[in-house]
Amino acid sequence: MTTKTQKSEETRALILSTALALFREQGFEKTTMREIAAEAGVALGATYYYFASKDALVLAFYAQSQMELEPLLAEVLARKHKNLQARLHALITTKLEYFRPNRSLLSALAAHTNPGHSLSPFSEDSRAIRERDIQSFQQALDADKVKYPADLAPHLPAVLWIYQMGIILYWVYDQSPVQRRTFKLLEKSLPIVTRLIQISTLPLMKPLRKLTVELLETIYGPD
Amino acid sequence: MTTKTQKSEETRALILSTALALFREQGFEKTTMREIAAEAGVALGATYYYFASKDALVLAFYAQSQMELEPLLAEVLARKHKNLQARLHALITTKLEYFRPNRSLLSALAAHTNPGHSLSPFSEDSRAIRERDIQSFQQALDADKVKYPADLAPHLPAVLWIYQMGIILYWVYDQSPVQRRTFKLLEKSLPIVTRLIQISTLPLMKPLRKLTVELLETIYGPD
DNA sequence: GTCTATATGGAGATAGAC
DNA sequence: GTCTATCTCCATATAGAC
Repeated sequence: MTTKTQKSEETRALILSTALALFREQGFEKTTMREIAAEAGVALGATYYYFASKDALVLAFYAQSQMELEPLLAEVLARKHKNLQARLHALITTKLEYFRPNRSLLSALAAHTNPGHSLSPFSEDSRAIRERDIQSFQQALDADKVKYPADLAPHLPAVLWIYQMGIILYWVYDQSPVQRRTFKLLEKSLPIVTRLIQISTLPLMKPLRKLTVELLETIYGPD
Repeated sequence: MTTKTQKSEETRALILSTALALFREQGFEKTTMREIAAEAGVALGATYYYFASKDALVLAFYAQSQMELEPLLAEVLARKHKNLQARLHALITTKLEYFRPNRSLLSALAAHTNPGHSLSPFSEDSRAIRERDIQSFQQALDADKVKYPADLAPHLPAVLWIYQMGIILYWVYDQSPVQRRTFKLLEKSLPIVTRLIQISTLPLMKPLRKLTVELLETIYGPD
């Protein structure tokens, strides 16, 4: 790494951290690229030299968060947990705790459902992050002695990830004090999710499970 | 209605129809307020006099659509259908058919998850439209001789509405030819939805249903 | 390769004409 | 009340300095 590259790396980091600080203080929408540049002491163009757009700053934050979160989540999963429900609870609350200071910034991410928009959690640009995130659910499932039905099992990590995204979406816009409602929602919904997974193994549920697997293959499979 | 008010009404209608035509031709994002004004032969300010923002044009479209759709949906529901699944299928496909010419415009609506954003299907601004829309699901349920569990029944219209919103969201971004995937998704998911409602009446399912009702009350109930 | 100065074109706001 | 002309501020683009 030459001096030049290092200086560059520093400028980039400075711009990113300045931007994140401003986003935290004033929210994403209210913060302008001009402000970020001024606060970081560079010209507006410099900001665009390092980040192609305002959105790219959020994507950089998302990527950085995922990197920082992974060891945290691994550690949490390494602890003794009673069952899948407990592991999922730990996983999700750890994530919410981590994102709390930047909750408003997350709304810039959660706000986009369009898979064609780079900030969407379903976009091509965020694919790598998404796949790593889904892996953490794979781990939570793997820690179980229980065997899940062979047809359903491969889809479960993605299904749980979607469930998590729903919780995060609710949390982002939750106006109740310290987002109490979200945690209530989590307490109420998590048992349902794990219970549904449990009963999906019952012979009685075979037809419904088959339909569900077909549905999942329609969504995730090739055209 | 004075001449003045009538002239005003005409200008408003002209601006709205011009905007919708341009949105259809070029998409929402690519169309500028300046273009709309020029095409309609008025000054930019006139557009803002009638519509507070570009988003307001979409909201007006949404409101107009709901008004036009209601008699269509009532007619469709009045037909003989085998069961709930058939009625829901008719309801949703009718809606998709109606919106097809403006599919890209719908993405401007579906794109917002933020309940604080007026264009969000969950916003205060779209509440009236949403409530009328939910009513159509109430009707689809009421046409059934079957009795749904008393604790779950009051929530079913809103639940089905959310399901519909998921389908529409998928449809809006569906890149497959004539949105084939969405219809496949509908065929696969509708039986699951109705089957789940069916089995929710089983005594075996009582605990799970109770959890679900509590969850729904957390979401829709007061703080 | 890094970065500055300056330009472009758009959303929305507003003073005031009629 | 309706509408025009004009203004402000912003995201993003780019020519070219170093």
